[in-house]
Amino acid sequence: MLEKNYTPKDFEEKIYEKWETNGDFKPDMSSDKDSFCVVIPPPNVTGVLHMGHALDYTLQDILIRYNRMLGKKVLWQVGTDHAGIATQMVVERNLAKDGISRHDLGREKFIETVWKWREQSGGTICKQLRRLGASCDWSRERFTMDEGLSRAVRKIFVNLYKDGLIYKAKKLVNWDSKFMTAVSDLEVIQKECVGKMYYYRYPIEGEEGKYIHIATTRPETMFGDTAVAVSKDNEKLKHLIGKNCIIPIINRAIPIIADEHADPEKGTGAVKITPAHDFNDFEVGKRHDLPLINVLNPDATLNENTPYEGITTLEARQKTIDALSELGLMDKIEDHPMVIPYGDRSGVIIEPLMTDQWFVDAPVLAKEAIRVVEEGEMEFLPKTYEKTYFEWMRNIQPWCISRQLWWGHQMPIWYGPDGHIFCEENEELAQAEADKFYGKHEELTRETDVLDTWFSSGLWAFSTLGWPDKTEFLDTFYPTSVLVTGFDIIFFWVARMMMMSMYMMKKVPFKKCYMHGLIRDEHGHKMSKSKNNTVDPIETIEKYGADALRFFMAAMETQGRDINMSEARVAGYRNFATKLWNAARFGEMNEAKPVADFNPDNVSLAVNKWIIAKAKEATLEVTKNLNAYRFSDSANSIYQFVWGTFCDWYIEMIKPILYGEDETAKAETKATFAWVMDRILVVLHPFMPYITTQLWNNLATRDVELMHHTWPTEDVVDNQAKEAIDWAIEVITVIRSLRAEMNLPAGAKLKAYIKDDNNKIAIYIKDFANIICSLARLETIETLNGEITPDMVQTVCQSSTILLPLKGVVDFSAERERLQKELAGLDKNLAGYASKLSNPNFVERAPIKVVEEEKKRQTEALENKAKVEEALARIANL
RNA sequence: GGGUGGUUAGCUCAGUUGGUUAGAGCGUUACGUUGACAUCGUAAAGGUCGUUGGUUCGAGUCCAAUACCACCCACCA
Repeated sequence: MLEKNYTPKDFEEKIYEKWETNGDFKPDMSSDKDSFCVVIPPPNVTGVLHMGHALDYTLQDILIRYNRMLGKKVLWQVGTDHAGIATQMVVERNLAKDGISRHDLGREKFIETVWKWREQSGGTICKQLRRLGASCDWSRERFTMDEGLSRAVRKIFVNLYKDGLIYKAKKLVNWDSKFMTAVSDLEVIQKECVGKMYYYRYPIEGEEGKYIHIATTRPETMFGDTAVAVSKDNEKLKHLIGKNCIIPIINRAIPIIADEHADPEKGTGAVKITPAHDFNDFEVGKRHDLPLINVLNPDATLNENTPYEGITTLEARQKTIDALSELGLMDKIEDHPMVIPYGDRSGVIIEPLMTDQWFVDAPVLAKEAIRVVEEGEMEFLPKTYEKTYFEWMRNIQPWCISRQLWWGHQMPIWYGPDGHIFCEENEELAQAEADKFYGKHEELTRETDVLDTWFSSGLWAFSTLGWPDKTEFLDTFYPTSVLVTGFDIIFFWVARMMMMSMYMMKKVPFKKCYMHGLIRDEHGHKMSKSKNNTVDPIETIEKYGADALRFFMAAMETQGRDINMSEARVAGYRNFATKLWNAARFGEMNEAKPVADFNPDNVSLAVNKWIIAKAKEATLEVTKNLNAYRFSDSANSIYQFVWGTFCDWYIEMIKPILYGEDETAKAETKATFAWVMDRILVVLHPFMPYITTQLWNNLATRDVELMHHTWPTEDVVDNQAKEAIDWAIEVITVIRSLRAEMNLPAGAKLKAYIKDDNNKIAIYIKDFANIICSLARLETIETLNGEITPDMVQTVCQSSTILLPLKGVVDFSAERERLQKELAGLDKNLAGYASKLSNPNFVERAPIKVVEEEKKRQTEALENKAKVEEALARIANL
């Protein structure tokens, strides 16, 4: 017996546990069908589940469960990411609570601490993922830092290095002064703000009282200036080219050079060049062979090359301005809108800094990654993301992969005493190479830098399947089927996976890439902790059940759009689950049990034929939409069928049968009910795995777990079977409307008549009198024999006239008004039809089918108009 | 500066190749008889589909321009 109330908390976790212990999520390697594989976008090991995850994983689980039911070999490869900076940050913060810094521990101890910490709390997100119902194969869970994946990282690194695609270079890089590491371009957030533009002047060397005026947003970097640039086309200033000017305060002479970088229209037309601290200036410096003077320490304080050693850039800026003012060289300070780069994790200002770093030659790797998308080997869904991808890939810059962190993959690089580089997969190999190279044994030191987190996640699609070993899983599941992820990591992750996979595997990592949007709050604002508008998915699940949240995600997911979170809507889908629960209880109470040899194509009652046709139709809709990755359409198809068709109509229509005397009809109806209920559970299962499983197991003894049940693909919809009941539904609806409009008491049992010359209708009336009477609250309904009398309220339904005799209760003036309204509506439509049909262009150019339709509508409306006019005439004088 | 997406009912959103009277959920109003369900049922109100032009027999849907919103990318002193 099912409980009276639907309480998801009572069974969701139990069901999941059972699935997992039974190994239900493992791929059926014996299947002779295709393979289907999704690799999960690995959540940060430090993470907790947020709504974005809930969306991402729900969509994947729907696809996974659907394909599993199609009988394929299905693998959802799960795992977590070591998330270099993010994790190091969290652990450092924890240590800081005890007043310990990572330097107190030293590298080795610190890394140990991180591993320990990961063991304690790294499982949180995986537990939460289970709560959501994600059917991933936990027996294959991987971690980007585990031994196998680390081996993959080292191997591909060595390959890239030996192919010349990884190199070391001293370059200007984005420097994060909090974590004291380089970061990639993508990890820099440009924020708009109003800053200051400082105008001051440098004296011209040897020309008393002459100056060159410059404008800058960063006066404190002037100690690193090695030139001032002026455009050769700048009529006012070009005479200064070739002269020297003096940097005040430190009194160092620098040349005034000609360079197109200096736009005569901007600032003062003269721009100070600080090659070591600005990406533009660096290029200028290269063109003119200017020296680089670094003025910053790694912690973003000024260094010994300045008069302000040890103080921060902001403090130094003020001191510089003060000093310039004292010298009488300040001209003015203006507000200036500008963008300032911040570290996405650290939140501190990013400084361009000259350092030794390692780079991946992304422009070379991008070529293949672009080609396979151009040629359709990998397809973005929605397609618009292709453009974003191409745009970025075609303008890609070398990827800085070295990080001066401790937590991460230490690069497989060893240096000889003379700095010679040995890149091998392990120390023994490197040593052997070195011994060969030097002809004797030399001590090697290993590069301390670790790799950008995204380097290892870039290998995720094949490293998790066993690469570099040749494994059955790699053979079976690579290339994977589809990647489902948010557009926010298209560059970070998708692009890198494409490049790494094409380089190493020569095959795309996934055949399709489905990109979804962000989850926002209910008014469309981005969720963030600082705005305090986040919604915790686990809390939502506790309150409404995982199925409700999942269905919400599916129903709201339309391609290319963000989703606004709405608790009311989640509650609505919980109500949907309740509705289904109660429908199942209804079946249970009426002993509607699945019948083993039931043949849905062999039922005789019209309602049963009808619901079976509708169920098959809904199944086809869901299937079609899932195949097209149209999540909301597929969810809505099944929702509409369950609530709007099965519960609202079918259940109501079969009550007279179930409570009646006809045992044959009863038996067939019960069997049909059970068949449809099973069908619902099957088709709804990918969306709502818990409630469907719970009902599946409680309604009957089953041979097969619902999640392994075969998805119906052989349906043929009997369209004729739909027609009769669809007609009855329309009649019922019209009568209900009429009753409400006439304010007839709900309890009043009425007689109704239908006037129609069509024989088929006469048969329908006889066949469905029971159903119509029961649902429209009538005493009887029959064909009208004889004349329409003035005490009958009339309305039209398709070709029929429907009549309700209301002896003595008809308010004729109200009735006239109602009929007039009906008439006005008809006239409006008729005007539309007439104008179209009288237009020769329409009649000649529109397809015949459309014209015919229009004519039919016109004829019908004219007939109905006549009927309404008759009715009006009948009561004209009453 | 470049690019992308959005603008449809009070709110949040669907609307697949242009073709009935533009749909749903929530909210609102009225009424609730019945032995699955008040986490419910029935009925109803509510929209000149951002604006302006164009293409077409026909435009929410295609094209152009424009306004506003959101996001992404970009080295502008």
